[in-house]
Amino acid sequence: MSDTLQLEKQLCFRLYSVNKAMNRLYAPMLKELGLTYPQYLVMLALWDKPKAVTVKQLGEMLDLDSGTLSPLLKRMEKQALLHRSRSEFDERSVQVSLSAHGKNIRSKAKLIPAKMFAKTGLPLDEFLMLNNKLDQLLTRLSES
Amino acid sequence: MSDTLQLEKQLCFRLYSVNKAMNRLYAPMLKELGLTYPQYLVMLALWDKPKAVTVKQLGEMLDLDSGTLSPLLKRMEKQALLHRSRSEFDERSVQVSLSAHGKNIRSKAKLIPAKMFAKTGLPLDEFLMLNNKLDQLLTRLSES
DNA sequence: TCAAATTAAGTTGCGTACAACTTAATTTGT
DNA sequence: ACAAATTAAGTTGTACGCAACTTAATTTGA
Repeated sequence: MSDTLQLEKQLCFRLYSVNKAMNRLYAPMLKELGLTYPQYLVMLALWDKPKAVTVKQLGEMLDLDSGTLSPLLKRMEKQALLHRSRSEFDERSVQVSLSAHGKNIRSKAKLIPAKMFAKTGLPLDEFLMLNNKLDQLLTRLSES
Repeated sequence: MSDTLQLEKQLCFRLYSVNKAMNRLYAPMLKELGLTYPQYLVMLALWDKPKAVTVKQLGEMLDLDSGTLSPLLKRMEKQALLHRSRSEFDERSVQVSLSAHGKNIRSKAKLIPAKMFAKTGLPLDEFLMLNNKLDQLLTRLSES
């Protein structure tokens, strides 16, 4: 009767699918900037801060560990999106800062959120509501 | 003032984060069954069907292409979770069917959705509402 | 003070995702 | 009937995520 294992019913499959669909819509827009989605997240984090940020801080902001970030940042440095340098104060940590190119593409990136909002087809209040619900859910899941 | 590029505001970052958080909660439970999350999705699809399913059909159900599915199914066959065989009627297509082991672990898997629902900490009506909203969003995004 | 513990970043290995491509089988349109 | 188009899987190459591990620097505590 009520089979709990049905694919269509599962919240996490919805999240998985929506996440992939989002990614597919972002990909062509980001490609124009020479970015993947995780690289875009790094750029968002850097654009948001006036100063350089450590790899550890980036990891906290994006919830990614060094196993993901180290090669990702290395690729981004090779594309001249950012610089990396050992901290003078603590030789263990690495400072990540925007390159000129990295700063320049910000203006193009500013157009992206509005385009994506339009593609969701959601009225603003529903968009905000959904955002809030997901934020609550994230908090609960992180506590588990 | 209202910077549209702020990480915290973006719906897609929420989806990205929640999706990862979900995955982390699933991982230890699925590890007991010897499954990854995408492998679990394949098993859900197979458990749901009385007969064998083609790779193409699996791809439609899970929204994955053969570039992802072929190696994934090959790994699952090696773990004796399922069988693969060329269709007699159309030699291009491959039939995927459950092995005895694949059928057996279903009973253990049945406990997972309830555990995950508990971990969301959401009341049932909110859980269903969120599920619906994401389903709507998926439809809109797929149309774009 | 100085060995032990902790911390930050990086490396290795595995499993997705997906674009772009190849191969083989089937369908098609004349 | 049969060449051209289409279709289903699979392969190759790139980029995440993350577990487990290594290395080097800093902190700690007896």
